[in-house]
Amino acid sequence: MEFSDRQLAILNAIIHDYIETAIPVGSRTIARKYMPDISSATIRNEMSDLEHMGMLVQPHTSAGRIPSQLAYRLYVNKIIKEHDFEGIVDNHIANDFERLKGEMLQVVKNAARLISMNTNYTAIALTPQLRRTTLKRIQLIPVTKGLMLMVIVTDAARVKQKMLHIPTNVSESLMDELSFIISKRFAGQAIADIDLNLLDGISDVKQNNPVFFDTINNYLNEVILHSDSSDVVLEGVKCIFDYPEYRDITHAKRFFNLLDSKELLQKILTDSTRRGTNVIIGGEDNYEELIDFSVVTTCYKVGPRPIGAIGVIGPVRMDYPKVISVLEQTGKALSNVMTSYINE
Amino acid sequence: MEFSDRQLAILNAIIHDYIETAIPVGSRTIARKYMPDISSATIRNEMSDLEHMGMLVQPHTSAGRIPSQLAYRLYVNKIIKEHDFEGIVDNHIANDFERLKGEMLQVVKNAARLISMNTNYTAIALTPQLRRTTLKRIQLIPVTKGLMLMVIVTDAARVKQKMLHIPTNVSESLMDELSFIISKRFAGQAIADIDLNLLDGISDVKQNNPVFFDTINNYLNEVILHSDSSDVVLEGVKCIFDYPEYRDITHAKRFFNLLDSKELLQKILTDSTRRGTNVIIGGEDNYEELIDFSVVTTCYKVGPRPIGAIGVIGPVRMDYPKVISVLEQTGKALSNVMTSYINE
DNA sequence: GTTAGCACTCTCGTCTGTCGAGTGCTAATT
DNA sequence: AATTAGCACTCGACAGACGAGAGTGCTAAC
Repeated sequence: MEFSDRQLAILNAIIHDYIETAIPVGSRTIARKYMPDISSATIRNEMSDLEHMGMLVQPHTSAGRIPSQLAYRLYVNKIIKEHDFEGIVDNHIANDFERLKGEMLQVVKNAARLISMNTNYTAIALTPQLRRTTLKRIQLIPVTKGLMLMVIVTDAARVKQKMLHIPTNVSESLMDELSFIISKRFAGQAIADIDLNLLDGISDVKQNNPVFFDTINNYLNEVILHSDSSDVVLEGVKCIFDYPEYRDITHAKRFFNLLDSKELLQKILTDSTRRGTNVIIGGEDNYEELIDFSVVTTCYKVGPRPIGAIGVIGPVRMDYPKVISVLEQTGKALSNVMTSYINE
Repeated sequence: MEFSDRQLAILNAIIHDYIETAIPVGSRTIARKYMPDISSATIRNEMSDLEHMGMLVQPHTSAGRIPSQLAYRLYVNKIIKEHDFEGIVDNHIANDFERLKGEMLQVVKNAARLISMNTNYTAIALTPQLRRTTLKRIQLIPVTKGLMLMVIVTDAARVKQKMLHIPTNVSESLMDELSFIISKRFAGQAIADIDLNLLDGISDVKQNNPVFFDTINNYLNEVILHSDSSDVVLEGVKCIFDYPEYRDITHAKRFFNLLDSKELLQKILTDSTRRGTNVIIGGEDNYEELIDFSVVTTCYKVGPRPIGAIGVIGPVRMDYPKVISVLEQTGKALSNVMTSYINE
């Protein structure tokens, strides 16, 4: 599909105006505000053409027009291609993270809060994914007769704790011993590569206490395979009320249903962890639930390795340039903090 | 203030009807649905009296009447006095908790979810408060050169972890040693009673490595004094949309502002931990922010000792009997689970 | 003390007409 | 051939009118 320069300029003006005002924009508005040297009639003709090309939509006859999903896509692709994200990372953002160093969950939550405050949309984030990190250390701690706590420390200083049932009696010293052996054998390796069976020949726990061994082994395998929907973080949920498209309660309700079942967000964020910056406009890519919403995501890394993702969810009429830039900045700041641990 | 039996019956009928329908109720409705043997005119006279006594409010002339805050208070007081909460705990609720044993945070979250599902209001909860529990064990785990993880295990099997900076170099064996000494010295004591200075004479860490010692000591004191607003759990936020009083976006917004700044909820829940079941109706007790909302809370315990609270927030027109009963039931089930650890 | 009856009030939904913004088309202009 | 002025037409938003319905308060009768 080919557009003349003027058509592109008009399309751009319409998108800008609609993102700003949420009111369908008419030919006279464009003529007055954006291109005073051509008449509204001309613009009218161009708009008619643009509508036939599928770039504009008319809510009803004799209303202005609004950009179609396709138009947003075109717009976003151009932004992503042209925008230079290599700029300096906002120090304000970076400093804020430094302060929280060590509490990875808190750092990610704070990143989400910052994103929400800076963009005025609802921020979403995926906490560092264990299976994408490398092991620092494992520690088993007895809690009661039938319970022990397993603490997994990873290179991104992300800590995961899990309470495990132990049907048999296990001495504290055995836990300490196993903690030490596992940590020593697998430290520095990817969590995904941990296989307790490799301990054969190093330790005889598996033979002497198979139930205990299996409990730990099973949980580790679980951690390796699955990410948890509780890994999804939300911030600034109430922002949605600032946008007139959700003034109607039924729309607001749909939004909260989306956020409530975190599976979808988890999937999108997990995808983005692999793929980097990604924009889903109004239910593209078979995300039917997302009709009337747009989601922008990007990943953050430890060194060269992506381990989690951050993003924004809001109306299709979203300030994409700003959102993309805030996300990229925050992603970099986050990555810096996470990476700094590796070198310690 | 004295009421005749008939006045009380009418008041009750009005409250019931309004809780159910959210429509101001008129004299004819009462006559038709609740007391067919007296005429609407009589009821009209009684309602007029009740209004003068401050129990009813008229939104505008020629509309029905709605119960006043005072009327709800009267109603709730009677429920609390009369209702027998000693009934059996719903097994469905109890079983669900058994399954999650060990993950205290998860158990509390699940309790909140259950409450929300059973009442169709937004549930709030306070996780077990460390300063109200007794110590089982403390474990220090080195993470990187400048960071260590402190894990506190308490009798309610609540686990708290905190990443701490250590400016000086501390060996792993020193951490182990101190973990062992602290755990041994203070196990079984209330967290609030822990005072590392009591270690004088037992260990010389304080003298040999004052910075390390202070870091730990400071954090422990912090834990003892303050509860964290992140200890507040929310579930079923979207329930609010089911109630017509929040159809207007500005009301919904107020609700989300309340939930967003968790300080208020934290205060209410902390109060309830001390005081047991508590009902705040439409901004009573100087909770001005809560105008147009009601909050019902109760506590849960380990043995005889209350350590946290659960509750519900919703419209003033709330189904108090149901909410109170669900909360009491869930509170008991929660207490049972928590208490079962003590005896292990 | 209770109730029937009536005048009155207020909300809500429907209908109507007007206004303004916007469109599409045609003919004139450049 | 492209642009523009002009005009008829469409539609939503808004305001005012109006009746229906629900409710009240008061009075007089039971």
